[in-house]
Amino acid sequence: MAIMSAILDELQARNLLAQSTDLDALARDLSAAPVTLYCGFDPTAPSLHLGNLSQILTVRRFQQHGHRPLALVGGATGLIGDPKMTGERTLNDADTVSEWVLRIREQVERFYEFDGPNAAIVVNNLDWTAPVTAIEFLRDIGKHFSVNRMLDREAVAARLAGPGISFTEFSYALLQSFDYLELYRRYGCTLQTGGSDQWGNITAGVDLVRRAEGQHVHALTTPLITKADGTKFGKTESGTIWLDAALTSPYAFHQFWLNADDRDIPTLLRTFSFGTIEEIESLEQASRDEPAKRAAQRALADELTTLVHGADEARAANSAAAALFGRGDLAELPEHALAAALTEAGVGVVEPSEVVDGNLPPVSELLVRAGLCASKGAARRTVAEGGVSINNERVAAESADAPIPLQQLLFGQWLVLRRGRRSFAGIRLTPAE
RNA sequence: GGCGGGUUGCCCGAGCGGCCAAUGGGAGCGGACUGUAAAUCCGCCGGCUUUGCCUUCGAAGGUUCGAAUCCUUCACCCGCCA
Repeated sequence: MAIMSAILDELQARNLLAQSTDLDALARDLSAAPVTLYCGFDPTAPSLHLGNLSQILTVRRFQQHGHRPLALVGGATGLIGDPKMTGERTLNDADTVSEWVLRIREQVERFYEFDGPNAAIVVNNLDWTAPVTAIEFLRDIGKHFSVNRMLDREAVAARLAGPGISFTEFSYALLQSFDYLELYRRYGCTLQTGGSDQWGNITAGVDLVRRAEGQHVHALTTPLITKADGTKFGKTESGTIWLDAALTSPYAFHQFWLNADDRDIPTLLRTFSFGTIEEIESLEQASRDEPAKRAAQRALADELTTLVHGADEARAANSAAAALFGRGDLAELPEHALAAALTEAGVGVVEPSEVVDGNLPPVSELLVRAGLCASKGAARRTVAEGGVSINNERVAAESADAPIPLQQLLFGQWLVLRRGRRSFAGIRLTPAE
């Protein structure tokens, strides 16, 4: 089956096509004229994360091919909650959700073009959902839905077999379908994209448009990103990788990509990179030939940190990593470089009043202060296991509570703490006043 | 509504009056080996002013020299009967 549309060919080459309604019809429409498409993001947290980013970027690819994106932020759907397999969500209050809507709207705006003939538009489904009365909704929208079919949805079936489901969450699919119908009416939107877990919700919308308007619109999903080791993509030991710099520092974001498993490289490059297929294939080759160089990881880290946080932050994250992981003597780094690197990694502060007899508090305390250990007990254990370095020199196993002479400070105020192979943080002695 | 079973550390899951800060597995952390990778092996894995002390075994009371373990009440979950 030959796909006849540039954007679909590209998605195909990147393994980004999971399910679709009528791919040939979609290809015809995409080739004939610019198509208006949408992908929604619910405010279930103050920030979007990497899973959302893959969806944002898919839509961005459509825009680059001349199509018009509607970035939907779910001010209404976020108040209800898409049913999860595991159990009922806790409802967030309206103020929280509207605060998150604002923040997520700002994030989304960074990834689309808002000028030109196919300028993106940000929309909020609360705008058309809030004014509708319950009676109108049940008559005009609800009448088009068969409960029998809704029960077939995977998440709903799982919930019925297990912990049960509230009517609130059960109705979620109606709201999302209503969005598609409304966007079709308002903007002529004829394509909704999303992760393959959204297939049920998306096709419900397709059905609603057909019933209400007699029009055939499209659905397209991308595969769920799976990792070679079976763990969930987009999380680390310390939690979700957020797009908000306040929740996940650009340094941590950059490190996330740098530490990607070799086996996941093809998927990650194809999903997240805007490089050409040729460039991606050559990185994949480099990764196979000389895995230790991690050329693909570096390329991903640089490209995505630049995209999400900007070129300056990407450079800073890069040079911080180079400074901290480099083999050179830390004392030979210029102070501003050291300061910048540690600021990226995280800094714990020591007040001059805490200096006793020319000594800083012991490492066990400093590790907690810098956020590298959860408690002093944990810090002592890590030291005893030989897992801690100060200024890249290993701390002796029994020295967890030994005071640290001020002479160890670099430039009179910095200490570089490392836990394990790759966790760094700084300690800064604030100037005496 | 009646009867029975359950609620243990991040998750799963033993313990059923003192030897319990609590077996085991998973996750996580550190070390060795590496490439800031994977796999493997070893160690750690409630807190602290750490030969000891403090707080944990759904919640609150009680019995006892002593309770995760016994009793009472409450909350939630799960079976069987109606």
